[in-house]
Amino acid sequence: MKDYNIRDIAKLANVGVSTVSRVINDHPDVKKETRDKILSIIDEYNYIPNNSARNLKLLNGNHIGVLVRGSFNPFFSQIVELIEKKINANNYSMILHYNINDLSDDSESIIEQVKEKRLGGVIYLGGNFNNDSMVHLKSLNIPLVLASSIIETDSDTSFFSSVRIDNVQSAYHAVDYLCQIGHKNIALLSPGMYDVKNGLLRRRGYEKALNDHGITIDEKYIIDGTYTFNSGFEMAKTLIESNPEITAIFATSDIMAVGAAKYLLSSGKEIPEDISIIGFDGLEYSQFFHPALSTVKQPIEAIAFESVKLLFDLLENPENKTQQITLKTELLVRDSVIKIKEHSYD
Amino acid sequence: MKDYNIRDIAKLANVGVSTVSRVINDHPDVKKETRDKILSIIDEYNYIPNNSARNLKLLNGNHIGVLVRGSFNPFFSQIVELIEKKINANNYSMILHYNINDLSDDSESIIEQVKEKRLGGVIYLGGNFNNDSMVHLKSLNIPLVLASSIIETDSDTSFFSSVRIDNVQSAYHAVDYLCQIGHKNIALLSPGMYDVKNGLLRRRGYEKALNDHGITIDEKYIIDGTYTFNSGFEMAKTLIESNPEITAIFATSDIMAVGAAKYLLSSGKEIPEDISIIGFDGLEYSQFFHPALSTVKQPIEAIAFESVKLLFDLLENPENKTQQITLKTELLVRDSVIKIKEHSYD
DNA sequence: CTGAAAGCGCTTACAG
DNA sequence: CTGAAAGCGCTTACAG
Repeated sequence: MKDYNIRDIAKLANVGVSTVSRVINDHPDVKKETRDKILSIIDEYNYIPNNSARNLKLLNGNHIGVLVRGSFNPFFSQIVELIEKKINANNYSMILHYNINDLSDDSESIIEQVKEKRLGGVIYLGGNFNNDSMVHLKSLNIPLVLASSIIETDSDTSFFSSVRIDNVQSAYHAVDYLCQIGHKNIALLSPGMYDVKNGLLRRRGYEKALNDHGITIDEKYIIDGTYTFNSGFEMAKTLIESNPEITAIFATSDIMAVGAAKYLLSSGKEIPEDISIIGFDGLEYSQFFHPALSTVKQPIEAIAFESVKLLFDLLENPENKTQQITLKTELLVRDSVIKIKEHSYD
Repeated sequence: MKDYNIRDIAKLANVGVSTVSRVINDHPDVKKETRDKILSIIDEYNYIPNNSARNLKLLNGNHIGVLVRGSFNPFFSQIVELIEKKINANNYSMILHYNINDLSDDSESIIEQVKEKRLGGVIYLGGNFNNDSMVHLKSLNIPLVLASSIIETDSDTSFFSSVRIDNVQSAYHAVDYLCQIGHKNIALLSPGMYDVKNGLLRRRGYEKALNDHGITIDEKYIIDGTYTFNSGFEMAKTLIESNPEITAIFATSDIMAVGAAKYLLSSGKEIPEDISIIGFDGLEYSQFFHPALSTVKQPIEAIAFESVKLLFDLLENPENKTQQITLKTELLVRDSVIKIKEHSYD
């Protein structure tokens, strides 16, 4: 069955295409009778305008693209929900797109979406931007905010704003805290190739904290995995079985932390009495685990808020300078950590 | 800065537009030199074809739309990941779209996406389809599979296939089990308006099980909430504080179950010694809670598998009949349930 | 208030 | 192997 197009509808209604178009787009100057007639025909024939054709003509949508690297990351999900509210409050609408395909380049995908959807601006969550790929982004010439993205330190920041956290400092904070309450044998659950850069930065924070407390870094306390419950479980198992002297674990994600905690509890250990644990991200369910897991909370609200703010800054006044913002994380100390007992000192 | 279009590139390369188009689309019959030259120009000027224009011409994409009702539901997320793999294995690609806007009609959104993206078929996850809105879907004339959707019982199933679970039976199974191991005072955590239909069906299963065991249904053991940790927590609190005789809780989602379990543990109760608990969905983290929570596992893999299978059935042979499939859920008994002790009988 | 016509950026027979 | 031209379905000055 052939689809009806605007010409068919015009013919059926005995009017010109332009009039139909005006009705579709809610333009004011159409006689009520004409409008009603067209509307009823549209309804009767179940006509839906072809958006591709529409986009082709409509130069600027007031659409903001929110592009997310990776599939279903609860951390980003929360940010997206917050961002959408703010975008809508500004009378724009959000076009959400997940970049699931591992192969796709982050810059490429921005360009593609901008061209296809005629986006007025883009907020990109996550991803990896090296200087080579950024060149193409620059020529896009569109308000762009990168949030929680990996960006090379020497990149040309003249054409995008960014929001990030200090990964080194955040990890340092958690591990420093563990050291302060007497822990010395502290394990690190690190992401492997899956998130190399962030993993490296958080590891640096871990090492720095140990150093500052005069604790020697021991490679056997450091293990690579992925951001999954199971990986957390297995990493903890491997680590604890061969290094029973470990008294604390710092996991670079809450998901890993939950998996690790589950292993500990199932193997008869107590949290925090036997082993303290701190995760990363501040996901809601870390709080609903029992005992509630301590975590380095990423400032989700602020990330969302600042991203939108920076974007509209650029959007409303193209003369404005881009800004690179670093937000603070917060160490949430909950029920999964405890000061180490004197007799545990080795 | 003006974007380059295909004509600009053609001019720059001293060729016709058609040749550029051929290169972009990897058509074979272009001389290597010509191709290389065009490719280098494309690269140099950072040209990206406009997808809207492309879609306008390309009649059928081999794209399958996977549309998801609601925002970030971990249950659907898993299904989507599985579906994507299978779609790709069939040499189609998936276009994922979340229908976040509460106001949007499920049928409308399918139609819109099909027209805009020229989808070859659609799998819709969740949502609510009444007979009125379905009329429009019928005239779309496209392979369509509704998975885990609410559909009126008397709807015309001639133009779509569907995959669902038996909500009544699934809930019955869980509650019947609790009765069999001696529980009598069983609470129900039900979704409120947020998911009325499924809530009603699961409640029916709950009531049927109690009836079959000669247990009187007590309205004060039934409470409405939403699918959130917090709601689960609060519902359990309200319920247990005023009805301490409750020995088991059936939650209509794992998220609620985790929240409820957290309340119980934090208030000093033991699971399952004091209170047994069963959730619904089979989400991964129900297993990583401690104790591991029992749950009614939805057949995620089968839902994904069957959805894709039904779709390609329709796609590859339009003469094929549509099918309505009901899949079995599985009660996973884990560490959160226990047989009630004799002395607890009232 | 309305319509004919141009054009958005692409693809694809068709003709060479 | 390549190019000129038609056309995909829409919007929007422009002219009435």
